[in-house]
Amino acid sequence: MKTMTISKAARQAGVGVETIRFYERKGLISQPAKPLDGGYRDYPPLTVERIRFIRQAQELGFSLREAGELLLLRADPRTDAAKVRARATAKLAEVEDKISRLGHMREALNALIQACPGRGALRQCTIL
Amino acid sequence: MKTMTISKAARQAGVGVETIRFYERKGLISQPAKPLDGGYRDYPPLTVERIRFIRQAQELGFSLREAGELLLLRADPRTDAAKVRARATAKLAEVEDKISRLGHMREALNALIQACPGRGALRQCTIL
DNA sequence: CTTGACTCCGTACTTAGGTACGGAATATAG
DNA sequence: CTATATTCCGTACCTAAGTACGGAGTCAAG
Repeated sequence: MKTMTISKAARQAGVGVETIRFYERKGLISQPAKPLDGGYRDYPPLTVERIRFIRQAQELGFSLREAGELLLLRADPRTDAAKVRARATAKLAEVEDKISRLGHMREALNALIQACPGRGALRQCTIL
Repeated sequence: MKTMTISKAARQAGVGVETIRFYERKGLISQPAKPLDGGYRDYPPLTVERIRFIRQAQELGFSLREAGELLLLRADPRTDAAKVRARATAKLAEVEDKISRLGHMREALNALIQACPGRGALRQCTIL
């Protein structure tokens, strides 16, 4: 199979090449080994998946650090399953809180749209 | 009524004094006029509300600029109601998208928690 | 076998969102 | 009235998350 170069990986993940290198420096993804016979690094599909996941998490209001924590929720033979479970539960609570508050914001926006006539007189079209 | 100084406003809004000044510089909130007879500025309750709203929006993944746009969804006699409505509708779509993706993340976390025994053997406790 | 595109790597620069500092003015408690 | 805390304002500094740059190596097409 042909090697997945960094620019292909970047394109597939929807980020720039420099962003991948930046994530490597931050330890969010591991840098593939350089082929012993020289040449370019080969990026595995899993790395692309991780990057996509990181972007998702960011758009949902998690920092890179937190995205990393979410990614750490995987079985490392060294880690106790109970610990993973606890972290997952904590993150779940965060996520549910965000969902609930976004729900309020959605209601506020809906109310605003109702109160705001499509055209004509100006009303109290306010979100606060 | 006693004047609401900047530090009281900050405390009520749950931010630092410097953050308020920063928001003023950015035009997210307006700086109350300095009393003509000298003394300190008096912060109205609405400003505190705006700051709280901004923080909410931020935690939900909106940038300061976007938070400002959300706050602009208010009837300015100069603005056409249809325009406000259109912007509100666009923001609503963003919010619903966030909710939906957080929903997926919640499911993923739930699945992870189920798959991850409270104690004992390590399984594939992975989020990807 | 050269030319153009891409990789690799280190370092520097940028933007967003604050946070800290310092000196002068003002307010408040005792 | 004085000591202490705040305000006010400008400027400087900080962290997170990239983004750009420059020079050397590599690869692929013609």
